[in-house]
This record gives sequence, C-alpha cells and structure tokens, in this order.
Amino acid sequence: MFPKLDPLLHSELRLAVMSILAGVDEADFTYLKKQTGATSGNLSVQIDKLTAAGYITVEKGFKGKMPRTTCKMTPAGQEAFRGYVEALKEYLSSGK
Amino acid sequence: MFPKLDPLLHSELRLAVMSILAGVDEADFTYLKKQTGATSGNLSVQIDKLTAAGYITVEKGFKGKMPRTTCKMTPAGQEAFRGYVEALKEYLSSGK
DNA sequence: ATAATTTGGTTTATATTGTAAACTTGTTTA
DNA sequence: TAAACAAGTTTACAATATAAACCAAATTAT
Repeated sequence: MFPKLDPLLHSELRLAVMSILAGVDEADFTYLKKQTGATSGNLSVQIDKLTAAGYITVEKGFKGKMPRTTCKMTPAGQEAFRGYVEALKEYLSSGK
Repeated sequence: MFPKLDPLLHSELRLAVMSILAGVDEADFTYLKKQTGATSGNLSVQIDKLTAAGYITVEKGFKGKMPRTTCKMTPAGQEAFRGYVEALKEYLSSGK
C-alpha cells in the first residue's frame, strides 16, 4: 500500500537540491547554497551522496581564478525524482 | 524559498501512520502495523513520538480480553499534516 | 493442568543519517 | 604582507530510524 520512499531523496536538503536541478540545466555550488540556505559542509556531503548514487554529476572548473563546482542532474536522477514524487503521492492523498 | 519540513512528519513510517489516520476516524495498533508493514517496535516508537508531539492521541483498552491500542489524530495533527503537504509541494513542483 | 504458541505490544541497543564546526587552499583587499 | 574572504572538504557529534530482544497475558495443544 505504501511504497518505499527512496531514502536518498527523502532528505530535506537532497530533495531541495534535486528540486532545483530538476528545473534548470545546471547549477553551481554557491547557487545551491544560497537557494537552499544550507551550510557549505552539509551541502558538500549531500552533493557527494547524490553523485555516488548517480543522480547528479559534478564538474569542477574555474570561474576566473575562483573554483567553481557545477552540478547537473543525470537521466537516472530525473527518473528517481519522478518515482519519488509518484510514491509520495500515495502518502499524501489519503482521504480527508 | 524552500520551507522547513516538519521533521516529525518527514519520516516514512510516521508519515504513513498520519496518512492513514487522516483518512479514518481512528485505527488500532495492529491495523496500522498491517497497513504499514512496520515492525511492532518501530511502530511503537513512532506512535510515541507522534503522541508526544500532540499529533495523535492513544487510548488503551481491551477488545474482549486482548489489549487494544487505538490511535486518533488530533486537530493539531491535522493542521500539521496539512502544513506538511503544502510545504512539500514547494519541493516537488520545481519546473520540468 | 500445564506446556507451547500467539497476540499485542515496550524497551533497549545498534546502525544510519544529518548537521555543524573546524579545517584547507587559494584569492582578494587593506 | 597581513587580514579577510571565497569555495569547498573533512571530521566529529547529535539525532533518527530500525530491528532485536524482551515482557505479560491470552489462547491452543497435549
């Protein structure tokens, strides 16, 4: 009855990141940080997990001389996000 | 931009319990256990948390000679559930 | 009768997770 | 050239979720 919720997505910060990435082509670390209000440390860790899961890819480069970390959602990530939203609906749509 | 998700509701099992209780007047322990597929221990703990938060009330009685624990959502719980669903929509409705 | 099993849970121990604080490396500004 | 800032990463700690172990009473089997 209640489908299992992908634990990688069922996390406030990771979900926010995925939500942002679902809407844009790519986003860099500082942008994600600003939008989510997360601390750098937390964001760094969660980005790692999403990367390890294959839900996003990370590219490191430079904007001028400053380092820049750019994140982008993978097809697998899009699919997982879609699935998560579907699953979640089962939880939210109960009667009342 | 991203509202804080009530951590009490942002938990797979607690959310399932609340989701069930949102749709019915009341439900007992064994029913919740069957519907969610949770272990007794886990369910017991999560029910305690929801009770401590004032989101549900628990009544203990007997059905025949067997103990029976009945759970019911409080108005505060309904409000919190509603708020959680609203907040969550902000996360899910991002573009694409 | 009494031993074994089942029902309906609770307590407690452990594994996992989330999060912030502290740190690093390099850059810009005073 | 020293201080402050930018962009992250690492690490340590606190909070959570979960299952395993346990308990008490009822039911069923012997």
